[in-house]
Amino acid sequence: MIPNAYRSLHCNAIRAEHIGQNVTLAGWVNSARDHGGVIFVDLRDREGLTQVVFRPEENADVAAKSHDLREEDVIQVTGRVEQRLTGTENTKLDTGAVEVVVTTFSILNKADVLPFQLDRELSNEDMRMKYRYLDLRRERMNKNIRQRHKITNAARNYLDAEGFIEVETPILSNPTPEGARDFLVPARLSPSKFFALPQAPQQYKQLLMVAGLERYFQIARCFRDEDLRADRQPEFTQIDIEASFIQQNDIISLVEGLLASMFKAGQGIDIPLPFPRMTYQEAMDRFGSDKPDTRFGNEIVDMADVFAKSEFKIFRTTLENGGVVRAINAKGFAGITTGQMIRLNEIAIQAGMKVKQLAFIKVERNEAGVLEYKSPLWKFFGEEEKAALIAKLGVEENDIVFFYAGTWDEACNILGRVRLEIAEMQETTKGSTALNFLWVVDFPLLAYSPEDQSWVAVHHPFTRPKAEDVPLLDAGEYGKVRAEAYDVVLNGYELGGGSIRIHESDLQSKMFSVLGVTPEEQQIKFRHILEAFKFGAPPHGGLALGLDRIAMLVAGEESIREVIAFPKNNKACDLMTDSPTTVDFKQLRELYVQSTWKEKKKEEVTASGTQA
RNA sequence: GGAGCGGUAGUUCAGUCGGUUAGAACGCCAGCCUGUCACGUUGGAGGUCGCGGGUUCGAGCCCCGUCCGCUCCGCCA
Repeated sequence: MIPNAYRSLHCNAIRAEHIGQNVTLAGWVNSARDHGGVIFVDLRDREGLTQVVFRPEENADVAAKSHDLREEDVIQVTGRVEQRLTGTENTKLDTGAVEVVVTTFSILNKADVLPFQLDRELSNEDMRMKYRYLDLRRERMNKNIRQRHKITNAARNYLDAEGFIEVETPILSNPTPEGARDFLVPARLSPSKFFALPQAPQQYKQLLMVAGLERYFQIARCFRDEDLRADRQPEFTQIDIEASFIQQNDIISLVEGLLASMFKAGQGIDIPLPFPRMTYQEAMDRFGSDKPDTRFGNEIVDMADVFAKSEFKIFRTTLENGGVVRAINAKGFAGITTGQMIRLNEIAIQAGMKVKQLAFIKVERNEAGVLEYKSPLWKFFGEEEKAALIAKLGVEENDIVFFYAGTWDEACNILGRVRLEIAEMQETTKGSTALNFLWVVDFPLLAYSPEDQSWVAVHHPFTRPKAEDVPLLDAGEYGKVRAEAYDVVLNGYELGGGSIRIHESDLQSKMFSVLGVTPEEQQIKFRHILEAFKFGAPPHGGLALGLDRIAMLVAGEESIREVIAFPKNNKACDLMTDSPTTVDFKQLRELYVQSTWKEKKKEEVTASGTQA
């Protein structure tokens, strides 16, 4: 760091070679150890700690004044670097061989007692959020924020080196008909009209391809007005990428290199490339999820061949009616508690299980030393079935097998969820440093939404159908059409996703029609895209990475709030600034906006019965 | 919209079966202490047990309601 008016060195810079020199440091009092005579202060700045010593024999006035120092006071000290007395070196500090004997110092700003101690973890999240600036002063948070900068910087450098150009796209843009709920902004100069904050720069980046930019990226803030989670905030950051004259493999290689550069910058590790790839179908079949956590096994196994001719009627008829019978062997989990079993069944029901309990087989050795298969259904199986089942699932002592019979969708959902919960219960990934990257490819283009009674885009409406599946699209077999879409997954988290896009106006228009957007609506909402594609749009595609999630995983954190300087809480509020807030009537009047919200009054609720 | 967990000193937590004056650690304040580094040591202050109601002779503990925080489901193209 360049010396400046307040300091000649930072607090992690002084070494043995500085002994004898005069230095000036500035920072916070990390701790003050007052021995009545001599006083030690660990002076902290963002780079580290230096021990400074106040000695009465050096300067009695200065030493006397130092008795008043309290933690987190901001001070500036000038003194002489000395070697520490033999035996008092501190090997825990980079600067632990030396100390600064203070000749003069000044208190730049006295600190009140903090609402919490910075050297201890605190669990009270509202307190952390209310005093976020203090929370961020703690070493762990400080490290997270700086690490995030490093990986963002690495991403910029990598993309720049690959010829990508960073372009800012509008924050004030149009509402999107599909997808998440929009944040709306009233447009004062166009009364009764609204902007929306972008959920993603999707259309703009495609139009930049039509503009001939060829390679675009943006560290883009995106906004979605949906409920929050540990890995979801209403505003979040994407590394948004789009390129022309590229195909899926090009994007995949590019993004693998990009992620490698980010993990190198953040963790100093080299992640092995290329990442494994898996089709959507395989991911669902084996893991019941389109973002499988492959750090552990317990995969879903199809049991159709074992039970096709089973005496056990439920399994056989399910198969005969086109359903599936699938199982998970939870290795070593026969010791499952009653409470855990109840919990698993609750999760299965929540995931759509039609029956009350998952069928299971628990394998334990009894007192006589004989293996016992404890199960409500074991007695229904024939000897051949039992042998085939044991062989196929690799069943051993202390395993417990869970079955589900029903539709393919149900089996994926239920067993996928159960698989994750079992891993949670067994603490399978606790303390793991594994980084299991993979690509999930060949996503379906469309999915039927029973709620809307229409087909919806699985990725988004600009996604290109696979060329060989276009006949299926023409034939109206929408559920069978695969997309040129891909997701990159790490340890069960979706890091990002993208697709090759439609670049032909007529195909795009057809896609909108399939999604139930009438030609009139297409002209109103998407005229700019449909027109642009007529004026020489190059083939193009791209991807967006969730920067917050990547930063979270690099930092080993379990919530993206730990890598966002000023995040929102569960209810999308900022407890520090108390945002969002009410606004003046005058401000609303300028915008021609009036709230229809009314506070629910207790009297109305309770009195409604008696008044009637 | 739904489910679960939590809310006790400034902070992190304990609080047994409902029973005396609600405890500990750290922090804070004051004194002592010239080589500590989680300094030590002596003493002290600090509580609307989230809030409201109920049961009870008696509630931090049981019941009902409510608020706040977190996690998950729904939702998130």
